Amino acid sequence: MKPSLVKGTRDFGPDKMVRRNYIFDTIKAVFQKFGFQPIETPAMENLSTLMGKYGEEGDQLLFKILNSGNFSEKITQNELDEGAKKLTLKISEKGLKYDLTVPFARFVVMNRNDLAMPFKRYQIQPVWRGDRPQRGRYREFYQCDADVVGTDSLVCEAEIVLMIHEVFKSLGINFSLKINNRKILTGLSEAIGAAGQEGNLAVAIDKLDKIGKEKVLEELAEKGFSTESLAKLDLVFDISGTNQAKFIKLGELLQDSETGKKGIEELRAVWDLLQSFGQTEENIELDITLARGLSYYTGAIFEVKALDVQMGSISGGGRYDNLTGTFGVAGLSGVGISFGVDRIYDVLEELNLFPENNSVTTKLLLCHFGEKELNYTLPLLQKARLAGINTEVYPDVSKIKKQLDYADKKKISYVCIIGSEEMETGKLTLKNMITGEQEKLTFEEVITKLR
RNA sequence: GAGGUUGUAGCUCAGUCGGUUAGAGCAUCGGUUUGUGGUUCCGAGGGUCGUGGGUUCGAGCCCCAUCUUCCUCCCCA
Repeated sequence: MKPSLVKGTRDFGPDKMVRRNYIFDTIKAVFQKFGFQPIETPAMENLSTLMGKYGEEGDQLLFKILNSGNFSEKITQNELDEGAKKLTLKISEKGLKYDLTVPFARFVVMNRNDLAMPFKRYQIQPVWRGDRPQRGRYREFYQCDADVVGTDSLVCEAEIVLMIHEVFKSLGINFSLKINNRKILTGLSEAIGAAGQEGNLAVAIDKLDKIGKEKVLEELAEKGFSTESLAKLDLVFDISGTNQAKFIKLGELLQDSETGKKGIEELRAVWDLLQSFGQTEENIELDITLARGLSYYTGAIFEVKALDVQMGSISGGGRYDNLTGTFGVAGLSGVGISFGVDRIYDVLEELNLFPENNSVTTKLLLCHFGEKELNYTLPLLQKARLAGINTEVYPDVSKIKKQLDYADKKKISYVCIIGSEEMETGKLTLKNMITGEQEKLTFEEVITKLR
């Protein structure tokens, strides 16, 4: 049988894991510094928890798990004839989680009496989507989420901006952070005389930088927007200049929309808070064309793109006012951010930004010439480990060439060679595998040198 | 879900117009005066040419199906 991987999934060897852990550790350290606490939720959720939260397409992309046992036992011919959609619900009641936010909402509802509110949690776990794989898109990938629920304070929005800065600065990635507010998009649809159409407006407007102004207007015309609306929208696209200048122009355009004004007010407050934090706004841009697909956002929305490289967004998030509502608890507002580790990995690799030091390896290998010498190394092995040195012994009796090959391949920086002469004198041969230099030392001297 | 693309040794890839026994480099393993890798030299093993059908005297090469890879659209991290 020929082994193979499931479509859209990957193995990670030791060298890749060192790099992935570097990203995880960096993000985790920032989350913890800002007071977020870790949780985990199961890989599987009930389909009733997941279905209907991600739109119709999301339901399709969900991986569904076949019921255990004889799942077909109670299926009637009639039900078979009804087609896949209805049949699925009869033979599958669980699915792999699609993101971390919905399971988190479920978690909050189920544990709300025990949580310190506002609750700040972070969560680093794989999620699964039955999407067609391509560059920067996988069927199994990790998300690193941090969310605050139980407060609508805009301090949380500002802190998310600070965390984004700290994470990408630590990783050495040049980025651009785009911020918008769903209320502004709602106000916009009102201002151009297309109230209630913000859904279509958002989807089309989101593609502005990709397909250009003309195509966006074309798409909206097809969706039934009037020529008059589109003419007004055209003016909005021309808003440019500094963030402050955009605020002023936007204020004029949306002066008749209460929701729109509220959105501007919120964003201005975030900007003021950032100033109080001493955060410069050089990487931050107010982008009124930023929409983001997920329908549950109601306030601020964020998206981060890496500069210098062609890649989708590497981070995104926003505020949602009523996420827990579908689970029976209304009035819990939350705001969060998600870092896409797999894409960040691809960016770091493409730009050669991974640090050299791969510290997770053996520092010292004990080599020997036979059974007797192997036994002689065992107490030394323990001593070295007690001294905190990552040490291993070559477990087979074999030629010294083979043992050195092993050390070389594993990038072990020192080997200690032990033969009959070394055993007699107690002076061991320590070889530096990088320079090739050798010296005769007692084992205590070896430990002092390597510690 | 729509369109395109890819598949030959563990890896990267040659393979002419359809013609005899499918090659190379790297990697692996063994040897190179019995204790020195990264860096000598010599040799060996390793392939149902993604899979299943078809055309042909003959298929790695042509046709069909299917899976897989990568890409565009859609959507997203």
